[in-house]
Amino acid sequence: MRLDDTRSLGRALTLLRLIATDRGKTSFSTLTKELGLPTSTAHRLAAELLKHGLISRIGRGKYDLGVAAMGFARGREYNDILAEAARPILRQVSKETGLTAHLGVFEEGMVTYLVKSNGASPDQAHFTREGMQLEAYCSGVGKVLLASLSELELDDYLSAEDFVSATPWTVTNSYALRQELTQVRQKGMAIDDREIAEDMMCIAVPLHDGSGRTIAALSLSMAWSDEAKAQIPVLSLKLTHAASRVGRNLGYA
Amino acid sequence: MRLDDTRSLGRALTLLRLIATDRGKTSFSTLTKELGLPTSTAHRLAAELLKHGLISRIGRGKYDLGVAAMGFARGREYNDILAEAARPILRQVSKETGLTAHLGVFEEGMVTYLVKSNGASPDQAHFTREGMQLEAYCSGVGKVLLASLSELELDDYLSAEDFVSATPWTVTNSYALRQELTQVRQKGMAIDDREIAEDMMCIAVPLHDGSGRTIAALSLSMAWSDEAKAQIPVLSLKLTHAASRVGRNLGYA
DNA sequence: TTGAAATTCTCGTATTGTGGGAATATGAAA
DNA sequence: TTTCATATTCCCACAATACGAGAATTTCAA
Repeated sequence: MRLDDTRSLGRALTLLRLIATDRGKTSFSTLTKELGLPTSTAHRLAAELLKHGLISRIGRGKYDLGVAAMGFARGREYNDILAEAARPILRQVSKETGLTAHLGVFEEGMVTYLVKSNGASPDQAHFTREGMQLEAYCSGVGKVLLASLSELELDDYLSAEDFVSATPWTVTNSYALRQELTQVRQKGMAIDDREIAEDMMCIAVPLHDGSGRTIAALSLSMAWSDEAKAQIPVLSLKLTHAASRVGRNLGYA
Repeated sequence: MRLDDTRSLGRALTLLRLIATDRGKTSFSTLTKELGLPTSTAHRLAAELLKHGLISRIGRGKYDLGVAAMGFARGREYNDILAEAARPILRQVSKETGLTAHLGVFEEGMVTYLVKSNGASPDQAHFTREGMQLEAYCSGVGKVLLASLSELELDDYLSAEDFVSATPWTVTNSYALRQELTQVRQKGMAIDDREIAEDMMCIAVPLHDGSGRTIAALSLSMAWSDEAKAQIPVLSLKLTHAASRVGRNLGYA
């Protein structure tokens, strides 16, 4: 895209973000000064945002989010948007690989699965459902999400959690888990090797937002076998690629 | 404002509204055809909206609201925006007239007062508080809001309500109330003449959105007296003016 | 593989957004 | 009330920017 093909629009949207984030604490003139927007330009753009209800005046030199913006969001969840943006891509990956794909987010110490796209074989991850919550420590998605927590958050999680074994391979030792999460962070992916079910494995990668924060994780589940293990490099590449496509669907460069 | 000073921005925001309203049901190409937007222009604008997270791709030729837009709205209420946009103007009116000003909305058969701006004398409407809910049938604000209901909604309200008298002047007869609401609709204002407290009166006017729907009502309360009654024309003019200023703060032409 | 639809690209053009500066309006404080 | 600092609007010449037809390319389902 030619860089300055959308200058006025781009500047207006940046202004909108600033106003919406600031919540009317900072004066308009200060905000625009930070942006380096000339006064008359800033007012012209603000007038249009106002006209469309995206911002509202809450006092002299003060703006806040507008009623139209509130109305747009009414009755919808952040998670639904995320799920719908990811769904077509997961579908494609699961079709292409024949494996079952998931997208999950971290909520109150558990993994919530937002999207499940079934692969060819019906016995892969048969126990998961969209909307379901599962323990984080024993799944690929969970480990990717745990790996994105701050030290503080992770301490909280580890001390609150009661680790039970799903299989002989489940990691229930908090020290070992910490070690593994370090690995996950380094490699940018996690593997669940029979930790949740004796005959299953999965790989998972993070979905980053524009600033690099992990906002969700994608995974591919398959029956455990030596051949499957051999596929890990190529599958993880595919999955990483899928994650970046989801990111693109959400507008993250 | 020169009309085409914000063409690209204006068109992009219209597109955003369409997408957010449609919720991904209609394809992008159909949407833009309706708008009369040329393909390449539409894609250019959409790309920028996407980049800022205001829309997200949920499939081939399908867009929905974006995660940034959801984030903006997070943790805030429509009513709060309305209240903050109205507050400075109510403050000014109450200062100018010395009377107490209110802004209220209709919620589940009751009036919710979102803003109260005290006048000079402390005994006006001393019983109201921000956030308080009161019966609709006996206040000026309530009557304005009732007058904006459809026949059907009004039938519901009247049959569900149990009318009790606050004062000898309270209208508790459903037929008489209907009559009065017709008057309110015609005059574009309502008067509460000692119907809620024996020594008080108030006048109220509607706040319209861009399409003429009543979204709230503004009122001025005062001690009952013949002189006060004489002030009604001038006060109602002031109040109407205030309402239109609030509307302007919200972006309604 | 094919085909229809979506998406991106290219580029010459004039429309449209720009922004400095002046003029005016606004609101708080004195 | 008057004062004053700020916010807001207005003006307008200029060229940067957005435009959009059309072609090229990609995507996806059948």
